[in-house]
Amino acid sequence: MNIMDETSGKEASATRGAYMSLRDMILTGALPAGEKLKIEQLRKLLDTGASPVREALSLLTSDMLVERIDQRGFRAAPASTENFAEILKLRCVLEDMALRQSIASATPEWEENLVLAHHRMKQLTGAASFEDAHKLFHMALLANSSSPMLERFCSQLYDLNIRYRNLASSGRNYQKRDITAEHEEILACAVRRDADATSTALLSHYRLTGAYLTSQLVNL
Amino acid sequence: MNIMDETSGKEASATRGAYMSLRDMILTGALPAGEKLKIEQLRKLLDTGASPVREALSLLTSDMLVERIDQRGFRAAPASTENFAEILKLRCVLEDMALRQSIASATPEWEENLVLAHHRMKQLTGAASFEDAHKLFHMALLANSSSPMLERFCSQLYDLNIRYRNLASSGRNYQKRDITAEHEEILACAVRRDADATSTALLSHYRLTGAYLTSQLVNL
DNA sequence: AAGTCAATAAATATCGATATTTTTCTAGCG
DNA sequence: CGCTAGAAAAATATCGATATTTATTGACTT
Repeated sequence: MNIMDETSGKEASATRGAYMSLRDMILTGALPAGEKLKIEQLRKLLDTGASPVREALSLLTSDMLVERIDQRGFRAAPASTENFAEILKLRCVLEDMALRQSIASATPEWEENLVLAHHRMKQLTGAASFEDAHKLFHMALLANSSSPMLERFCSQLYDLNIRYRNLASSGRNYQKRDITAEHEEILACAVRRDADATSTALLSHYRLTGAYLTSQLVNL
Repeated sequence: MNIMDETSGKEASATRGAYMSLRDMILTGALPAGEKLKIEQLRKLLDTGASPVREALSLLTSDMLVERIDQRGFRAAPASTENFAEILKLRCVLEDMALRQSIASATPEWEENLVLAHHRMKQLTGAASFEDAHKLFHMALLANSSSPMLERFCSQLYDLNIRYRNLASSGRNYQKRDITAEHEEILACAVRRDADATSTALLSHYRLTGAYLTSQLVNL
């Protein structure tokens, strides 16, 4: 479902609030992979009714963050190195596709939004807000693909990837890569409308992160 | 979510019943694309409570058959030629990928299940049961990809395609293609483990159908 | 007339209470 | 002792009623 992009804050429905909270808790690992998600328990935790919780969980099913088994409730989607490998592979294929379509029909607005997203990302240092900006930058790359479903898949997979990043980051979070430079490179290639180069840079960015994360995921 | 594969019949939960019925109604066009789906109305139609209906609709969101707008209910996913084109394109990419992975690690069981699925499909003539067998055959091709998410995507897209097939079939359903022969060809190539040939045959099968359907979809 | 605002109607969202189903526990049996 | 049947506990699923929100209508201004 992915509501993240709505005008933030505001008074939203209880379901939406529950959806956002639960989504966040699963992505950050506050609700561990595979964990049974009991309605009553979550209801108290989020201080809301059972209906919103239940509906939020149903919705999270779309994002592959929650599994539902008829008549026996919900659980946080399990995590495994195989699953992570699958996500990485799919992301590479789908983002490559979306990226190329985006560049193929590039427009000034697309380019400007991309530059803007990159700029905003550079400004932000606080972990939480950087995460959001980082996603926005990556989605801005794909935003011109004229393929809403494809973008939705990419967005879903992006989130699933973040989840693994969080699951892995229990160990020391040291990486000797220069992420900032990688982003600059991606942006530069995109602005110059070089699909091959952008794709190479982007996939390399993902694969390097993927390899690193895989090495940290021994405990799965 | 896609529960279709569960052991059929049986006493299921009300939610599951509603899910199946609504899914069917959307796929067949009984609930037209874009239509507002009012809880009360469906509740009476399915003779069940509001909660199961609501939950079923939330679940159908995963399958991209229903859209949900916070605080103003649900509607059947809209249909358009653009959307259909998108589905076709994604199917070709994803099924190609799944198929190749399937063949790359082919096993006797996979092959046997495939042959079986094909045989069953040939037996069946009744429209409804043929549809099911047809899907099972196509999914059997991909069943060995070792990539559950990929298979899920393919399954979803397959269903969305069926929906367009039904939307299009208002016109006379005449096609001068020999579908049976196309299936034989796909099966033969797969059994001989020729990934390139199978992929070519499969994608051609899809693209031919796609072109035909597109021509019928003028009224969208 | 076009536009606005309030009142009404309709629909959605949510709650609290039960009915059902699954899981856990335990005592009796082989 | 391990196993199974059945009771008790826990959790899920569902209902019916109500609170909120959105959509509609129509009178009133300019």
